[in-house]
Amino acid sequence: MPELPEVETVANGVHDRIHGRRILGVWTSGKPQTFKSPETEIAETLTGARITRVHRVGKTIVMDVQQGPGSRVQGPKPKKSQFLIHLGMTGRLLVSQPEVPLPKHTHAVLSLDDGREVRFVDPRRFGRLSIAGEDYLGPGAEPTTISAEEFAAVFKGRRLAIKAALLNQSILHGVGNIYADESLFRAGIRPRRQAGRLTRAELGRLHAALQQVLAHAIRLGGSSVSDYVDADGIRGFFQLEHKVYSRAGLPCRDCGATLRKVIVAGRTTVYCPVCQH
DNA sequence: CGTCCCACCTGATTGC
DNA sequence: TGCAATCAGGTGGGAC
Repeated sequence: MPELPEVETVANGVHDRIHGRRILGVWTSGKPQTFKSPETEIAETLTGARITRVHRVGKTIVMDVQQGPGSRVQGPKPKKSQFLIHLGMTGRLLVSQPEVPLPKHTHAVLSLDDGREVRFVDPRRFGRLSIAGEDYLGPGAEPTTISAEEFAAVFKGRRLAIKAALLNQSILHGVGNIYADESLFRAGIRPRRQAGRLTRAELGRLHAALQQVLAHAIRLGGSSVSDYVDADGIRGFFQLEHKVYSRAGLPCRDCGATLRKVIVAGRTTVYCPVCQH
């Protein structure tokens, strides 16, 4: 569930539920690859800290915390840190009452001062948890706010396929397989076209299409916040009308032609041979 | 450096 | 019904 709109929805939903709370205790699973920072550092940084904000940078959820009285990390002035949560393919960040049984594949639990728990659950373990000392900005540009001029500039001279460029987080951060395919369809551009050879007009269409599809998806995701945080998953999000994603072999919703499936950048890619050039 | 490819995991679905 | 093969919304490290 982890592209920009889903991550933003999760981050906003979790922020609304837990900002201002203090973390009393931290448990971690010990599965080494889940933790990019040592588990001891995560526990020491978070235990006793207050959660000031939860937001999104690219596909990463960023939890701002501030150590104060009662935290293990003490200093002359309150120390700010960030807990970074990358959901990978199957990661979920849940806010639960402690009596709700721990789901299988739970890798971290933060116990809050109101009794609730923040739980990180990730069956496939592609997700990653870490601590950042300073403001984490991540690689790549933010697609929801980038200007058309900057957007065109980041693809200049790039010889890789435009689909691969959209997926590359060090160019733009937050775009994944669904929104790459959906924005290319809406812009009428084939996924294998070389990024650096797109015309300025095509890049203008892609910029507009990507920002529209992300904004649309964020709106839909936002409407299902209470469902997925309390229960299990993001039910309702898939109501988004995908034009091509997961529709290979089906008729194009715009022209009726059979949608084609190819592999680009190692990922399943679907496009309309008539609408996209 | 830019680009490509595959390993990293579990679980749901498809196909024989 | 059972079991193996295939596929999945992501990334980072090594090869070229």
